[in-house]
Amino acid sequence: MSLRIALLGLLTVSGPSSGYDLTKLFEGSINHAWQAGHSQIYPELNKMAADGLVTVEEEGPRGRKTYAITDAGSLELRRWLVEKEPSRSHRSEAALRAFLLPTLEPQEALALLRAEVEVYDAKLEALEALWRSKSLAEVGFGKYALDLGIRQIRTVRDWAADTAAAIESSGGGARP
Amino acid sequence: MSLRIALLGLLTVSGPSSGYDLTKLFEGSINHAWQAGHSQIYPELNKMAADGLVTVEEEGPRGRKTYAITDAGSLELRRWLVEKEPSRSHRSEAALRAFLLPTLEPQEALALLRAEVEVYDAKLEALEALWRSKSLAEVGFGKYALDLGIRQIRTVRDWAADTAAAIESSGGGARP
DNA sequence: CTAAACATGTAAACGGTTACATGATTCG
DNA sequence: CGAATCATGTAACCGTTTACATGTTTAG
Repeated sequence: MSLRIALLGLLTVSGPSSGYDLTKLFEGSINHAWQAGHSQIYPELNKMAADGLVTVEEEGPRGRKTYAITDAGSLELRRWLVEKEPSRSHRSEAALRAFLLPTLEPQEALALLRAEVEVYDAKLEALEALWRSKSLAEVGFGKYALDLGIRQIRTVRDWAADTAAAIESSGGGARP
Repeated sequence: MSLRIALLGLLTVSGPSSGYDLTKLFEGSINHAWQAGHSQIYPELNKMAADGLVTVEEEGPRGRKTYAITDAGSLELRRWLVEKEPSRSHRSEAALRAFLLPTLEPQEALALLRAEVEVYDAKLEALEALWRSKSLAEVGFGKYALDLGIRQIRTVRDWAADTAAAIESSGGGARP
């Protein structure tokens, strides 16, 4: 159900858009929160139109169909946000790897953690540049999600750095 | 593929176990990193046995089958951890909600955020109690994952609190 | 003319969730 | 004896990923 909600949100903020537009918007904005490719988006838009949540506003060149959100769609989005109990379960490979770390030799675990720190440092820099580059007004929509995304990446980065330090100081370092 | 890896990890640390045991272990340990029910675990164990990653060590009462990890299984786990490039994409409803927050009226957004802060506070307390209750030795396995889990929840909590404060101070508060 | 970008779709396979289904053993 | 717990499985459904498939328009 959440793909539908994400699409309703994008249509609310960006105005009438085609499936193609929405696929690009997905990549460029909501991507760190939710992922979907065009093969999922096109059929979903058709179903949403059948359910009356969006309408085909106009048909352009190359079979382009521009969808607009309906009142029923806006209501659905609002209901989901306000009334639906959020699902807080999350599945992350980072956490699974954290769990499995003690099955490795300390030196191997250290190497993995250090590599992760580097990757997350790079990600952090990219997101922080994005934060700085857009004027606050331009970010607007997506601002809260970007803030959360940056904080979450920093959290994993710091955890990896601290855990590496802890393993190192407890005998995982270089052998004499 | 990750369910398979999680099961290999549990078998490594807890020793030979039945599907039933593994289902319980899943709930009690790895649950905040990955979820799986018995209906997923039993067929997977059968497939893993067919692939030679685990063996049925003994058959007990009530049809109980005790599985043990094989050398091939250990190798598979190690390979996954060391050689496989981690997937860093994550899907969280919290992030999607953060993204959609600006489609609501400030007062509604505030109410949602405040409710979230309370829920995450409660979760934090539960996990921190778990952290304190187990001796470090007893936690052992799962220690790193628990640490990461606590940090991640604290991050979301703090984001929600800060965002609520920001919305409040910019006109979302009580009307005069 | 040709390559890139625009634009939409379908199908197979996979993984996860929920519900259904069954039966054995232990404890009070 | 009855309830709780132990113990294993299957089937239907849904959402996601990957691959296949097709055709148009624009820019160089």
